[in-house]
Amino acid sequence: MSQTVDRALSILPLLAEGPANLEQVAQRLDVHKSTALRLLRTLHEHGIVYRQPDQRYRLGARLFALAQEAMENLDIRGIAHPHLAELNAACGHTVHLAVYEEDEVLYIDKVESRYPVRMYSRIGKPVAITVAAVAKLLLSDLPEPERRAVAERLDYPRYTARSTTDAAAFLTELAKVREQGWATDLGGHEESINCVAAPIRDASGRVAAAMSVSAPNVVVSADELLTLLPRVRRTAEAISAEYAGRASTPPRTERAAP
Amino acid sequence: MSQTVDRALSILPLLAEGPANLEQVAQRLDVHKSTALRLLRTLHEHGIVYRQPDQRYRLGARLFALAQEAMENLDIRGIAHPHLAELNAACGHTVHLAVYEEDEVLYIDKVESRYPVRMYSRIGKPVAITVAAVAKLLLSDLPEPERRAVAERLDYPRYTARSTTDAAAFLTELAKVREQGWATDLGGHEESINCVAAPIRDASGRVAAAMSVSAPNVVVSADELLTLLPRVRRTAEAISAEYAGRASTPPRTERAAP
DNA sequence: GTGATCGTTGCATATTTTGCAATGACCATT
DNA sequence: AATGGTCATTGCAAAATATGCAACGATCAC
Repeated sequence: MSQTVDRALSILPLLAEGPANLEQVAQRLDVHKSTALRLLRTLHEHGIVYRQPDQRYRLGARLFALAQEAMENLDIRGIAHPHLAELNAACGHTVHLAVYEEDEVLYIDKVESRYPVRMYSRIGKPVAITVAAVAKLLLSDLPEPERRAVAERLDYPRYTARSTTDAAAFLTELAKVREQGWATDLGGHEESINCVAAPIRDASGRVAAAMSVSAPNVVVSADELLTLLPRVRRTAEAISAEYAGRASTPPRTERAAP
Repeated sequence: MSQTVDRALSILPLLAEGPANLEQVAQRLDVHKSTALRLLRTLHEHGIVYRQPDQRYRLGARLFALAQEAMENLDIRGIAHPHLAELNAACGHTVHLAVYEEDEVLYIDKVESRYPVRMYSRIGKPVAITVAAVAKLLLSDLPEPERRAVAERLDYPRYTARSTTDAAAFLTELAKVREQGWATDLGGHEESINCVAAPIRDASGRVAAAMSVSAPNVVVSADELLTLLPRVRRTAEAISAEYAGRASTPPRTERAAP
C-alpha cells in the first residue's frame, strides 16, 4: 500500500539472514543506492537497524526490545503466567503458553523444567504447527472453512515416524481434539518428547491461547504424563475464567480528551 | 529522513505498549486516520503488525521471528555457543553472552543453570547496564571520549545497596575492569546474585562481546564463584581465538553477478 | 602514489503520499 | 425496530515527498 514503507520493511528479512552492506541491500531491493541509503538511515534512527563497525548493517537492538516488550504486554500472558508458574512448581516440567496468528503458532511464555534434561524451545519461535499439541488446539477452533484452508496451506515435515503426514490426517486429528477439548503430542516432533495441552478460552468460548506441559521420555513416560491432564485442564480453566472476566468485551479504550 | 517510513516505524513502540485501534494510532502519530490506516496495512502485509479479532492492532509474529532469526545468525553467537554450553556443562551455572550497541547491552545467548534456583533474564532483553559484569567489560573498551559520554548519558538506578551510584563511580569501575581484563557483579543488580565475566575480542583486540557466569548466593558463595574465573577467562579466550580467525577482516562479501 | 570500491550529497522531476469528506459497517441504547 | 454514535474504509485532487542521477569524497589495496 505504501511503496516507501514496503521497501523499508523488505530490508528486515534480508538483514535477518545476516549483515549486508549498502550495495547488497540496494540490489536486492532493486532500487538506487541512494534510495537504499535513506531507507537504512531511517531504520537506523529508530534503532531497528544497527551499523556495525565495518559499516555493514544488521538488525538492531530495538527490534529485539520491541519484540520482548510486545510479548510481555500481551494480555493473556500477564494473566496466565502465575498459573503456569504454579503448575510448574507442582509438576516440575516445562510449561508453555502459545497463541495462533496467521498460519503460525508461537510460544509467548515458558516456564522451564526443573529437570536437567529439557526440551528445546524458545519464546517467540514458531512451533511445529502440524504436530505440536498447542497448535492442534488453536487450529481446531478455527471456523471450519478457514481451518481447512490453513490445513491445505501447511507443509507437513516428517520430524519423526509419528508426525502428521498430510492435511487430511491433520484435519481428522483436529476434529478429535476439538471434540475432546484437549490435545497431546506423543513423539510427533521429537521422538523422545511428549506433551499434554489444554485450551484457554475467552468469554465467548473461542480458544484464545493454549498451554502445555512437556517432558522427555527419560523423565516420565507418556502414560505418566497423561495423568497430569486433569491438572493441566484445571489450570487452563482457571486462566480462562480470569481472562474472560477481564477481557471479555474488547476493552473499551478511553479516548483522549480533545 | 523518510517521513513515511519514519511514521510507520513510530507505530511500533506505540503498539509494543499494548494493542491499539486505528484512531489511537492516528492521534499519537498526529496524522489523519486514513494515513494511519495505510501505514498499518503495509505493516500488516509484512506481518509486523497483527490485527486482532477485535480489530485492534498489535505487534505481529513476524517481528518475533525476525528478532530470533537475526540473533541466531549473529556471527559471534554461532561461534560462542558450543563453548558456552561446554562451560555450563562443567559448572552447571547460567552462562550469558552479551553485546553492546548504542547505549544498550543485550543478551544474545544464554545457557540455563542446572540448579532449580535461577537468575531471571531473557535473550534480547537489555541488561542493567550500570551494574552487569558483561556491561562493564563492553563499555570499558569504548574509546575514552565515547566511554565518558555514554557514562554521563546513563541512568543509575539503585537496584541494591551495591549498585553503581553515578557516572564518576562507574568510570572508575570501568577503568579497573579495563585494567584487569575481567569483571564481576556482586549483588549489584539483585542482592543475592553474583556474576563473573570475561571479554571476547576480535582480531584487532577490541572487545566484541562478553560472557558471564551467574549464580545465586544460595547455590554458591561469591568466593566460590570467583574460583571459576580462570575457567571463564579460558573459555572467552578460546572463543576470541576462533572469532578472530574467522571474522578478523570484515568478511569480503561476494557481489552478486550482474 | 594510484586506482578501485563503496558510501554520501544536492538537485530537478514526477511519483507517491496525504488529508478531506462521504460512505459503510457495527454496536448500544431507547 | 429504529436511531444515534463510533470507528473503519474509499476515491480523489493537491502537494509534499521520495526518487534517480551524476558528481564528489573517503578508504583501502596494490
